[in-house]
Amino acid sequence: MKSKTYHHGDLKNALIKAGVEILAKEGIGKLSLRKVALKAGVSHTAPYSHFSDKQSLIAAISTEGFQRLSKALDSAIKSHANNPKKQLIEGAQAYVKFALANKDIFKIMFSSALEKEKDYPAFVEVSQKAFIQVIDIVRTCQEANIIKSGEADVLAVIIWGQVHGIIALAIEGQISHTVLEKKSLQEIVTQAIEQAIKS
Amino acid sequence: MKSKTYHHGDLKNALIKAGVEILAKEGIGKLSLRKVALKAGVSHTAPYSHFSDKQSLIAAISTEGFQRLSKALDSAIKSHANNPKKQLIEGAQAYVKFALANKDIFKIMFSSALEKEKDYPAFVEVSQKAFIQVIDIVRTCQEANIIKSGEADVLAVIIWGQVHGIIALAIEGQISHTVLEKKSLQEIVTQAIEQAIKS
DNA sequence: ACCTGAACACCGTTCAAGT
DNA sequence: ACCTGAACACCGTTCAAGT
Repeated sequence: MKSKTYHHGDLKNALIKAGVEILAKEGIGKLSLRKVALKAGVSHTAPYSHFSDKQSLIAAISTEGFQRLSKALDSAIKSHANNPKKQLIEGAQAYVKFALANKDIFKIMFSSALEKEKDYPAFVEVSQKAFIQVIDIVRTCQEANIIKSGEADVLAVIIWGQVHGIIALAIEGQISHTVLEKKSLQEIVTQAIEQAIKS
Repeated sequence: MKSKTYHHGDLKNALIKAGVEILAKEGIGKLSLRKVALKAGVSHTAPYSHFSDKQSLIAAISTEGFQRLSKALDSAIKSHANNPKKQLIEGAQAYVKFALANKDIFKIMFSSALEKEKDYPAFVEVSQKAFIQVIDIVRTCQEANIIKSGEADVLAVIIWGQVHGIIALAIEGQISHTVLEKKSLQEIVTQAIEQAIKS
């Protein structure tokens, strides 16, 4: 797809790509600017031509993560255009699937920029986009009388938080084996959502 | 309360205490073994007499965090001995309160040991204890017919996950201002739980 | 405009040595 | 048993210099 014209050329994206790979293969603790530079075949100070500091590279990687997540949500929404309930359940499944397939990206997405989040407009934009997608699903469900009426954004936070929390606990290994032997993460999340729908 | 007999004596606890303070004052990014040692007034290699590596110190700090959280949950449970619904709601409030008052400890509790979690028995024990407290509240609510019957541990994961997720998103700054202007975190969490109770 | 190399401060960890 | 100091590898960041 992409022309490999870096070394000279598309270094910025090469660095992000290298970062994503290190995250996937070696985990969050091994991600360093120097290693990313090495992997891209440039000197260890070259990244500073494209990112002001390590935080800035992390912001770019997180942004990439949110883009993928947003795409997965979008695909779930479009695959079930006339079935709000299915949109909600499959959207949540897509969220679970993304998190489990990209554990370290998922972690960095929800644990880095923090206060300085606002310093990275691209990050803010795409993370808000994901949230809006969730709100839209909730709103559609409300219109279809599947979810009780009320402020959609507050309900969206509650539903999103529910899905997010179960996954976060699972990824950190906080959910006991005895529970996971009974039900898979996917099943637990689905059960949680069906409970939210019923009321 | 504690006799200040470290320098020589209770260095292990002094290091944990120093770590907690750095976490509270300077945040997760500034926590280093060398700084902890400096703060405790010992050489930068002294910690290795008590902790095998940085992970091990972090495990001890996390354990301390879970002890505090567990204590807060216990207090909420005991304050409302004959009112299961109140136990559930106040337990969740205690969770929120703890997280907001100890943001960086909360973060480190849910983002460090990971795979190697099992290497730290004290950590495993106290984190499981907290989970059991949640299960017990759920079970009590079931007996009082406030929560639908079913496997208490699975339901506990769902409820715990819900509370945890909303807080985690909030701490990472992922919840938009427009939502937080309408409702406080405390209110959102309460609304979430009441929704779970109703069904 | 983009990249390199030397330099500095800081970190985790090991090891031989001190008490 | 507990602690120190020197040493090593690795890291983020700055800066003067090269193309």
